[in-house]
Amino acid sequence: MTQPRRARYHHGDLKAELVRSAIELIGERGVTGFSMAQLTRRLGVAPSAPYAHFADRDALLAAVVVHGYQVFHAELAPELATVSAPRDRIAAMARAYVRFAAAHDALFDVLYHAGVDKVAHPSVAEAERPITDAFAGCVTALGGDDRLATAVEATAHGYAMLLRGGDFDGYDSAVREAADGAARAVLALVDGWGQLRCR
Amino acid sequence: MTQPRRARYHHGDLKAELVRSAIELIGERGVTGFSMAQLTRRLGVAPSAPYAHFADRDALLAAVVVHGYQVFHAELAPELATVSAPRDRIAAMARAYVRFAAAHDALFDVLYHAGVDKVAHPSVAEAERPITDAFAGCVTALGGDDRLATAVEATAHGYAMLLRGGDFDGYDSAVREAADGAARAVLALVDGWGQLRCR
DNA sequence: TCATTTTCTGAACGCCATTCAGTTGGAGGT
DNA sequence: ACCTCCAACTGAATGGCGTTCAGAAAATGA
Repeated sequence: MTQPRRARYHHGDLKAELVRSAIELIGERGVTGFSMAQLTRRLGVAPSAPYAHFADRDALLAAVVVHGYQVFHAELAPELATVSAPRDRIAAMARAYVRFAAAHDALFDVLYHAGVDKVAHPSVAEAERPITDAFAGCVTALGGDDRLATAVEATAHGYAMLLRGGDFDGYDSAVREAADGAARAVLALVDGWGQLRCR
Repeated sequence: MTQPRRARYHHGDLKAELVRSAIELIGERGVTGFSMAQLTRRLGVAPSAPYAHFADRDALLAAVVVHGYQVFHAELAPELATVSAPRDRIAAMARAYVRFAAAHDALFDVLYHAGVDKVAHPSVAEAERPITDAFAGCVTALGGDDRLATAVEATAHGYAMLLRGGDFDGYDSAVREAADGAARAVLALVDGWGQLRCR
């Protein structure tokens, strides 16, 4: 047996494993409960080991966020692939958004509530783009403009937040209710948007 | 001169001043930059002084959140008072929501991103209610139900988040753009909601 | 006046992020 | 095969943090 990790001084790929293990820890104890010290303890390395790969805690969290957006996009894409009608795609997108927030609650918190700075870490802004683009793609397929795409994304996001904040009753039905609400809301938004005369 | 604070051992009203000063500090350095130690240093009391009034840091933050919601409601109310038509009230509400998030950015973060638990601190849930009620009031005046009220609130909230996340270009026009977008979006939502047949 | 209770002090404790001087071991040249 | 270099890691230290606790000080109220 090769005993791939742990015992070796030069640890296969500590950088990647730090991110992987950080996500694991955050999933268990939440963002606020996460600490560098616990992370290094879990990996069996010195507390200073991460600093060879990341400037500080925030930089590591930024890497987690980048990974999180990749997962997010990877889950969004197949849900969209099964739907062809543009209107239905928008509804599916809103549902998927809410479901992701529910399924990966702690990770979702890192993405949006951990205060990771997009300008300090441009990779974060880059990783976020595919999601924004997916919304824009659905909306423009229906003849909507960027402003409507923003509105749709804001609405989906708002539902995800309300769900995370516990504003829906019942813990099992809450996700379904929020997803249904988000889907209905974005459709209403799309329908109402055009026939509005606004400045 | 009475030298009201600071020199006395029994400090006029330390509890209230802790909250006031915490809001001040959070406004200066953000939620993540806030610490109990700085707070007590600024007030010139021992590091352990707050624990006579609050169980822990979270309990103090919960008090800040309660105060924040009161300020939020106090700013929302007069904006609504000048508008009578139900449709216009909803738009005004959305604008006010976004403007509050922009004007009190750090405080807004505490309200929604600091992870203060509503169930652990019921006063927070209570303080939040007037805002939810205000949305519900506007929506029901138009004949909408609770689900539409939720949709409207989610949309306004989503715009506030996107604004705080820096997703609008230009730093001066961003607030205006977000407020306009939110207003337009909630109106579209209200208009589109009814004429949808959904389940 | 005196006992009681609240409010605050001062000195601890353990945990945290981060730094730094040094050690390790793999990679590339000779 | 050896040596040199460099990135990766260690181990010990620093200073800040939240929190606890025994006790002093002041307000309360009898």
